[in-house]
Amino acid sequence: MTERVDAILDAAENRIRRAGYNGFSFREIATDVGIKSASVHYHFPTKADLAAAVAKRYRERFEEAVAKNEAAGAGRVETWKTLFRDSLAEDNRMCLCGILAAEKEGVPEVVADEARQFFEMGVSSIAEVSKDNAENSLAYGLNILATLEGAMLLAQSMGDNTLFDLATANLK
Amino acid sequence: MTERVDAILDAAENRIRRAGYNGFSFREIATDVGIKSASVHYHFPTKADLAAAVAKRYRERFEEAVAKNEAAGAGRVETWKTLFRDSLAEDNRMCLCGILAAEKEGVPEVVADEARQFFEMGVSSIAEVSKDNAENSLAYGLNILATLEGAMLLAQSMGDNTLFDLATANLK
DNA sequence: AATCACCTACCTATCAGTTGATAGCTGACA
DNA sequence: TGTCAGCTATCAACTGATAGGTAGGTGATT
Repeated sequence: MTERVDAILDAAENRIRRAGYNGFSFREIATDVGIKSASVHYHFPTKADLAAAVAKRYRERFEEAVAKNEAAGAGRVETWKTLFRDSLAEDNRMCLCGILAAEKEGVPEVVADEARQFFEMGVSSIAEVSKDNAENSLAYGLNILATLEGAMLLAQSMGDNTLFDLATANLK
Repeated sequence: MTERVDAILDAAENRIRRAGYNGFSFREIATDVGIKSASVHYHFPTKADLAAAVAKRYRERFEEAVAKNEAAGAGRVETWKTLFRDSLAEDNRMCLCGILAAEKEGVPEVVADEARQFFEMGVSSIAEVSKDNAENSLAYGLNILATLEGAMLLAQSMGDNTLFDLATANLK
């Protein structure tokens, strides 16, 4: 039952992470999955519904992955860095929410809001491990996450994933 | 002669910085400028031509602005930070090339290449003021530019431009 | 056991609107 | 007379979305 839905979400996530919200169509997703575009509409009535579902799943999976890596003994910042680097190395894929945030005014509000929630989760996840006061912790979380997002952007654009490591080498 | 061309480039830059390459059309640009879409094609035969010209002008203007601010006595990093913050404050506008880089696989190669050139210019501009060896200077330039780009992304997505200042407060 | 209503998960066919792009015309100006 | 900078009109392709059909399954009623 959910397996087709997952396949649709997988295809949509892949396409969005490559070309953004306005860079994919229902017909492309349908072709990827092996069904017709009307069937994609059956599971996700509108394009906004589909993209929002993709972003929501992305955020939830990320939270789980952070918890899992940390349970394995990695520090919080190292965990975030590793997760981003892995997805970059795996298939040159940027952070989904980074792309959605970049083209913010061109995506439905419900989608931009999911991206916003991802960043809020990320900033507070990283800020949490700072022993400083509230404002300095916030600044710390923002600084780390901003650097990671920007490093993915630069590495992708300049076509060299090792630049991600160089750009983030001093983070701790 | 060039005044209409400039108006077209202005409109295209504004639209791309809000919704990306796939988030604008010739008809929208034409409406913004007050002409017909066929007239936009007269000046820029294809969409790729137009977007590449926008990105090229953006890079050149940025280089000039950096030189000008520095002549006025500001440090290199402070200059880059100020230029990005100003464009964010002015009209919630992200870095043009940050957006084009994010949706890289969805834009024509000639456009992605202009974005790449912007980042190469930026990284070496910032790396230049480092007194360290080649690799460390590169890492320094990458780190600063990545943080600035990511800070714009976060501030825009979270709807609060002061977050840009918080995220970049420790850069020097 | 057989009929019935209902559901899920697809399908075909089609819609109006938008897209980038082209051909060919017009008027202004040198 | 050309060239420039617009224009009208049109194109095929693609877009998100909808209507309506169908095959197969579930579960209750008869």
